[in-house]
Amino acid sequence: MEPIENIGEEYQNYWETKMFLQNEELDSWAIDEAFSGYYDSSSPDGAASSAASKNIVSERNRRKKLNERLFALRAVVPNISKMDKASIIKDAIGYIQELHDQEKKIQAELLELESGKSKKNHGGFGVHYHQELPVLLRSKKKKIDYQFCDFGGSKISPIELLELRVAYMGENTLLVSLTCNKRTDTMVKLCEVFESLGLKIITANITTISGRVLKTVFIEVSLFN
Amino acid sequence: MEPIENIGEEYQNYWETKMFLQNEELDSWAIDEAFSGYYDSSSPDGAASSAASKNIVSERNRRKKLNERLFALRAVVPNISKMDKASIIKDAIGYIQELHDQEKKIQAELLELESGKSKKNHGGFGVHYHQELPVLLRSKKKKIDYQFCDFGGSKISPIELLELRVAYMGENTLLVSLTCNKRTDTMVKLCEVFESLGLKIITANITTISGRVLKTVFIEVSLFN
DNA sequence: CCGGACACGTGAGGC
DNA sequence: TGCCTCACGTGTCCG
Repeated sequence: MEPIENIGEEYQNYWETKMFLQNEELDSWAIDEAFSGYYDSSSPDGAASSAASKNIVSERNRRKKLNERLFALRAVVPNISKMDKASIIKDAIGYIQELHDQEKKIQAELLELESGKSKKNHGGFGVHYHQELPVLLRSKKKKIDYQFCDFGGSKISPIELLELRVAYMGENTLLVSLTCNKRTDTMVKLCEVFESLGLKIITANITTISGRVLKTVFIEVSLFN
Repeated sequence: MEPIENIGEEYQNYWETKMFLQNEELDSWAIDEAFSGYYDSSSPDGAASSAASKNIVSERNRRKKLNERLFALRAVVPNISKMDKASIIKDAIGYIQELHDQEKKIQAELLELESGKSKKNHGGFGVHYHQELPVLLRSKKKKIDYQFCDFGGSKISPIELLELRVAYMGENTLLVSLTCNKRTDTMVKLCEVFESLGLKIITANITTISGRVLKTVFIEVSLFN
């Protein structure tokens, strides 16, 4: 009468605490030996019983492993609603999808802000920015339109332009000068916008004075683009 | 003789394809009715059989739901090694941890780069940057140390300083001047670093010349901090 | 032939 | 009480 885990009786705790109780090696091997002859197998010798018990313990270990994995899955997922197996998997799915959305958004932001330098200007990657400066070359009367373009990809406090001047200096050199109100990350966003355009910047100058940010950029342009 | 799924016979496909086959509503309800009296229950009337069959079909639906959830979990996790249940959960755990690491890194980057403007300088938020400039006031011989500090939180092409000068101009004004090689996003990262410090910048100037980036910042400091 | 993986039915406990 | 969840043993298939 070893302390084998009693089968078919009580000992039916909640499965999580049972996991802890199952930590010791479950050697309940004599139990099905006691239950042998229960369904009248073909050969009631010891070999068949051993094989059956092997299968039993193997299956038990498989279940134990699967439960441990599920427990570990529950550990890495926050905001678990219930302790059910199905709920654990459901919450894990929702959490992964949530992380997927977050990653997609962040990737999109980073791609908008930091990219634009891989290929030159083959017109297939940027979303907002690369539609602006090529327009700058055609007309100067559309200044007021740029007030509404969402400068700065971050959704927090978009940059609002106060002034924008574009002048052709000759010798494939373009002068872009703009001013805007200084608020948080204004200089960062301006630099991001200009660096994301992948332009050939000859020299750039950005300065802040009395609550304003003034940026002056000399750009090398090729007239046949 | 409806096309009920035969039980206890073959029809033991791999569990994924079985899931597809189980898409139709499994109405295999008469099967255990056929198997009733198999274990000789206490009362072989129709009521007990109905209750037992209810339990059977309920348990079957529970298993089906759990398998569907596991299947859905497999769908949202990329790079699945094997189709095993345990492997699916294991890969999901690894994937969630991977996403956790990514999110932690990105959150740390964003907190380092974009923050620093909420509170002034109460010394509890930044990690690297705000340990630099206060040291700047004490000694000027530690210039060489700043070569190794990881300027620019992004792991791609960290900024390497070529020169860093700090001078006290009098009247609570500090002049910081630095040069570094111009590579991708150098200006962006420099602006990020300086803006993340939450300093009182009087005027700032950043320019690029011959592959170098030169930045000059006038900072208002209070000598009693 | 055997170990691994699965679905199944069943009994038991919890709410 | 009934419903839900779980672990268990068993049969079966596959590599």
